[in-house]
Parts: sequence; C-alpha cells; structure tokens
Amino acid sequence: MSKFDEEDAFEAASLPLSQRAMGAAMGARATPYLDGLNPAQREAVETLDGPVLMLAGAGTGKTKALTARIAHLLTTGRARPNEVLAVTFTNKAAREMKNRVGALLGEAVEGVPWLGTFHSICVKQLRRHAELVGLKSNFTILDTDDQIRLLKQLIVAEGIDDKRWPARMLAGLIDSWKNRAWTPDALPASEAGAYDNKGGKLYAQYQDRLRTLNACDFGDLLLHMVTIFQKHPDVLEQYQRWFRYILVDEYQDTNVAQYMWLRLLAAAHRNICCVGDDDQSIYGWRGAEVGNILRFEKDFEGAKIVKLEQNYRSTEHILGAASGVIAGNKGRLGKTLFTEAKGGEKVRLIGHWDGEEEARWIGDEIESLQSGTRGLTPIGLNDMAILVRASHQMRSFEDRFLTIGLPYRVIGGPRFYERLEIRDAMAYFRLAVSLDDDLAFERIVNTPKRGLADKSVQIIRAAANGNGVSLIEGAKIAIEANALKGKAKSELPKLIASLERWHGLTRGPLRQVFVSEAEAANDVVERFEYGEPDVNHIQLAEMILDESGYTASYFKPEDPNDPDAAPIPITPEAPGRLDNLKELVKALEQFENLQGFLEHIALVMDNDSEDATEKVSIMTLHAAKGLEFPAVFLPGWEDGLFPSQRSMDESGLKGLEEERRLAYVGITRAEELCTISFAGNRRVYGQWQSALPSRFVDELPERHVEILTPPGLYGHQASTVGDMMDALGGSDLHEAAAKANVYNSPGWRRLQERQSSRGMSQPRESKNMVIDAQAVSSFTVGERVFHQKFGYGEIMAVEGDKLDVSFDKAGDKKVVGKFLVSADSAGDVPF
DNA sequence: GCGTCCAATACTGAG
DNA sequence: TATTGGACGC
Repeated sequence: MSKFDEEDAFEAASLPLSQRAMGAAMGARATPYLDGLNPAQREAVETLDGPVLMLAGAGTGKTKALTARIAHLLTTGRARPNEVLAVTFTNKAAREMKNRVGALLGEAVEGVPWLGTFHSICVKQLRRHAELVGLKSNFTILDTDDQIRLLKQLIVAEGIDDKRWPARMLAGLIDSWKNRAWTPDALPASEAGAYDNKGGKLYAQYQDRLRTLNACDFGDLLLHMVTIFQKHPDVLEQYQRWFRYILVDEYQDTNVAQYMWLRLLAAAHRNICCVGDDDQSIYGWRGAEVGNILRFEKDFEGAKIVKLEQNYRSTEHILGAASGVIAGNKGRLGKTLFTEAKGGEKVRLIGHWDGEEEARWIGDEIESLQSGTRGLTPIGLNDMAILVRASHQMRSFEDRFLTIGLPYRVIGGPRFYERLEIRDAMAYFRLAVSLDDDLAFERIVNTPKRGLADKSVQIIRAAANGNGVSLIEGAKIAIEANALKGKAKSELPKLIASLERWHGLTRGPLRQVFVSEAEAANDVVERFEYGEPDVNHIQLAEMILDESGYTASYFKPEDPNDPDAAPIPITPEAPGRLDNLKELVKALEQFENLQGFLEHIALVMDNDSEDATEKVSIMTLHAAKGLEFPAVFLPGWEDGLFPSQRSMDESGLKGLEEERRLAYVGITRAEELCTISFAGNRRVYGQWQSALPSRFVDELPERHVEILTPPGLYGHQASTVGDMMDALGGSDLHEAAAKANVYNSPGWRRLQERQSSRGMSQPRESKNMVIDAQAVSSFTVGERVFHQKFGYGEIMAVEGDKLDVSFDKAGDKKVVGKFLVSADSAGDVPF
C-alpha cells in the first residue's frame, strides 16, 4: 500500500459520525450474502458489536461466515473498508478471503486494505513507527537463514563451541521467546540460563545487532509492535480508533505475542470476532496457545459464543472417522459436528510392505480414480491430494509420479525466496536499495567468486568496525589504506563502483518540490524529492544480474574462442536457477520499485503457482489446514512418524494430542473419499526401519472403515516364493519378496486380527502365503543370502535379528533379518 | 583463495 | 541417502 492510502485510512477513522451515517444510508444495499447461511452462521454474521467467538468445526462454513461478516459490515455502512482489520495466519488464507470478499461485494466496494497475515499487517504498522524501537522505516526483514548466520557470528565471538551449541538451537529459543512476547530485559531468569547459560546475553546482543543493521526477524515484527503499543499509548489509541472492527481467523493458532497485539487493539471498542476450532490447533510447537481460545470469554466479558456445527464438506463416514479419532483428546471445548449427507464411501485403510509400495499403490489408485474405473465418477487430479506428516515423505511420491508421468504439485516445499539464486539476487537488490545492508554485502561480496574471500572480508570488517561504519564504507577505507592484496585489490573497487552506480539508478535526480500549506505550518521550509529514475526497476534488476557477472557464473562458454557459441551450464541445475531468476525479474513487473518488491518477497511470496494443468497436490498436513479435496490420501500412518516421535518426546501427552488433532485435520480435508495407509518398512536416512501402524489407526471407528487388501495376491495359492512369483506372473524377486513379507509385518497381522475379530472375510489363502517367520529370520553363519538393495552376500555373524553380512558388491553391512532372503530360496532368478 | 574430499548431520511444522 | 560445512592440499 502506498503512503497515500495510509493517510487516507487515517482520515477515514476520524470522519465525523454524521458523515459515516450518511455513508451508511447511501450504502443501504441488498444483502444477498446472507442468503444460504444457516441460523448459527447468520448469528455470527449479524452480531456486529461486541466480542464474538465463533467456534467453527471443520467444514462448517467458517470462511463463508467470516467473509459474509465483512460484507455485512461494509454494506450496512458500519465500517469503511479501511476500518476493518482482518487477520489470517497464512498468505493463502488471506488471498482466499480477499477474493471471496471481493466476489461478495462485486466492484461496488474496494476490498479491505487491512486484510492480511499477522506479519504483513505488522510490517505495515512497523514501517510507520520504526523509530520508536530504534529502527528506520526501511528496515530489512531477515529470514531464518540470515538469522542463523548472524547468530553464528555472535556465538563465535563469545567463544562458544558452535558444534556443541548450534546456532539453530539458539535461533529456536529466541523465536520461542519472541512468540511469548519476551524482550531481552523481560526474559525470565529461568529461560535466560538456557543455551549454556548464555541465552539471555546472546539474545540481548542479537537484538542490538539487528538494530545496528536496521533489520528485524519475523518474530520482531509482532514483538516490536506490542512493545510500541505498550510504551506509546497515543499510537495505540490511533489504531484503536482506526480499526473499529477486528476479525481473526484460526484464532486457536495465536501465540502470546499475537494475542497481546490483538487484545491491545481491541481493548477500547471490543468489536472483535475470533474464529477458531480448538480441535484444529496444530501449531503448539511454534508457540500457539490453545489457551487463548479457551480463555476468550474471560478476556472479553459478555462475549457471544457461536458454535458452527453443521458440516457441509464431508460424507457421514469421513466425519464419523474424524470424530472417532478426535474423541481421544481430553479438554476439548466440545462441539458435535453433524452432517445431513448420508452414505458415501467408508474411510479406506490399507497396509503396505514399504514406503515405495505405498507410493506405487497410491499412484495407481489416483490413476484409476482419475479415469473413473470401478464405476465411480472420474475425479480430476486437482481434486485429489496427498497429505503427509513430514515433508521428507513427499519424496517417494514425487519419484513414483515422475516415473509414471502423473502430474503433481508440491505445496509449501522450499519457498521460492529461500533458493540460493533468489537469495543471492535479492542480496544484490537489497544493496542497490540500501548500500549499508551489511548482511547483503557479506553475502555477495564474493559471489560470484572475485577473489574476495574470508581474509579480505576480515580486513573489510575490521575497517568497518574500527570506524563504526557499514561494510561498504569500511571497504572504501580498506582500499584507501591499501590493505588488500592480489585479486581483491583490483576487484573490490570495481564492485563498490558498480553497487554505487546501481544505487544511483534506483531513483532519479534530487529536485526541490512544492511545500504545501500544511507543511509550511509545521515549519517545513523546503522539501526535496527524487524524480523518476532513468531506468525502471526491471531493467535495473536485469542490469545488476548481468553486470555483476552473477548469471554468467552459472555457465561457461562452450568454446572460449568463439564468442557466439552457446554457453553451457556448469552444473545440471544451472538452467533451473536461471529460470528462477527470470521468474524473479518477471515478478518485479507487479511492483513500482525494488523496495516494494523486496518486502513482498520476504513476507508473501510463496510458490503456489496458479497452474492451469490438472495436478495432484502433495503437501504436509499443516499446509492442508483450511483446504478441502474430494479425494484425500493420508499415507504414513505409522507410530513414530505419525504421531511423530519427536513431538511425543518433547511434549508428551500434549504432543500426542496435537498429533491427534493433526490426524483430525487430515481426515476432515476429505469430501468424498479418504484413504489412510501405512507401510511396515520405510527408509530413514537411507537406512531401512520398520514400524508399527499408527495408534490412530486403532482409533478409527470400525463401522466407518473399510479395509483394503494389498494388490497382487487375490485368489492365488502359493506356498513358496517361487510359486508366488509365478502367481504374480512376474519374475521380479524383489517384488515377490516384498509382497510375501507384507504378511509378516506387524501391521498386517494387526489388520488381520481386526478383520477376523469382526468376522470379515480375509484375503483368500493369505495364511498359505505367509512365509514362515522362521524361514525368513533365522539364518546361519556362512549362509548365502540375497538382499533387495545390496544383492548377494554371505552371513558373517548373527546377533538376535541383526546380521552382519558381507555382500559381494556392497561390502560389509549390518542388516535386519527380515530384509534378507536365503539365496537358495531365491532360486536361479535372473536379475 | 579456491576446490575437493570426507564426515557429520538431518527429516516435523509457517511467516 | 542428500546436503553441508570444515579440513586439507594445491
């Protein structure tokens, strides 16, 4: 938003009431957005004054209610668009809400300018008041990577062994302190002692350092605003008058800092409407306090509580399964979701031998759903999603889908701006905008390589520190003092000259402009502004990437003697990096200048590219919150993976309950078809590990679940591996062995137990196909064996189920017996 | 100062 | 297994 819009907004807040009433009269329009709301939703929409807590279960139309509420505020003239503050957690949610408000209101009313994430709104505010916390309004926002580099410098300077005390750990601590709105001086003694007793000290140093760098991290955005509101009541009052109506999405995910920020803003008028679902609180690990939602009534006395309990999203079975799982949690606010939808498919459950098998099966399943075999209506790829617990699970799906040519998109993978080349390019842009951005300077001073490595940087840094100036000024001093040698001596002046030239091109010539009467009254005598620059920011960006030699550094000339020969990439990923840089430059088109762009990148830019082609979505359960799909796959339901071992170790029962909510979120994303799966074995760090099915599997109510049989074994009689291979019609031993052992995995046995206890039909002849456990796991020293991955080998030693095997090709390994097949029983199958 | 090799480490998760 | 960072050699 431009400066002028902001001024407008301030004026709006101070409009006389009579004029507002006039606006209301003129704005008395039809209210079509109220049609189709159920009584609860309608109540939530129409209760405009005073605190409202909307407890909205999954799929109960909460976004609909929220957007209708905004439309209602505006249409009835209660508020002008700039008097409404609407906060979300993710960019995606903000975008969605913007679109929907726009659609409800048509062209009639401009969207709500103060609709955004906590972070983006805080940046806007902090730019206005930066000086109150010792920053300039053009401060830079550091991402996690910058943050860790900076911390590392401080840690090393303190003489701490950063091996034993990693910077990441400190970053995590500081982040959690900021989430709880603890500034260094307010840090409880119990916390300050963390990190080898130096946590508090380093936190203070870090904040000082950020201030001198004119920078802040994500956590600071909120923390600084809370500090400002607390120390400068006049500023707070301004915003309280300004934001007459506040709406908050996903309230269950607010951390203490966000909660304080909201409470301060709403304290005067109390027109705050929070929407949340305690059952979907899945961000405890980053400081979210479910307590915030539980104590809403206490904080805002007389709050109206509206429960949205009718689910419009999922079938009866899906809802039943989700409710069954979440019922295992204690201390819920207690909502009872219901649906009028009847019938539909049960939640499907299937066990697999390993993660690859699971990926294969899901790939096949997606293809058959897509083509509508099995008499079902075809489902488009856009309507299917795979939701995983941890991002590393995505890999097996990507691999598989690439081999079968199934189009997919990964949502929320490594963010666009976190990529190496984007960060490098951004560092150049940051320097062009502000020459004293030391972090950016350090990043690119020797990128591409120009002979300015550690030693030169140390000299520059010493010169800068010694004179209390920025690195670029320090560099100039170092040059003056002739402190540099070799290549550095010639390259550094060139770099500085380029940077200064680019900086000069970010703006036009300085010229005197007219002083308004208002300014004159405030003793402004004269005023200068920069004119239009000679080159626009897009040309400038291209110029920087080109002249710095950055783009060229990814390529080498095919033929050094022929200048026209096509350059060839130095690494295989170079062309991709170049594409990303092009995309970066293209994104610049939407902005007026580099500065505006830099902010957008840091805070908003994600890589959910709106792509026209149909694709299956792959994402984490966290990223899936707020989304819905007709068909959802939930793989990897294994204890340790989901629920995550780490979560349980760190937070015990609390952690387990959060995992359970995550399961609830996952199941409730599905509209029609929900398929849960687990694998008995999975590669972790390249090592095979076996696991039991998730305890959440056992919590699924049986009447809502259908158990599927793994493929390939229907109706065949087989008693040996060889027979089975014949039965499978394949000569692939790997596959046959894998299939056979499905029936040995604990998960499979548990499935079977469940089936037989309910008197359900078992997969035919499965008993016969179970390879005798003894045959699989008892080996003798000297025996020849075969392993899926390592090939043939000889048993050297046996310790319980762990075997030392000397493989012919792969060398000596320790493996678990169940991964081995006796070489004899493997037969003479050719490989 | 730069490149290469080896060892340690990582895989919860968002802005 | 993939990546990364530090030690080491040129």
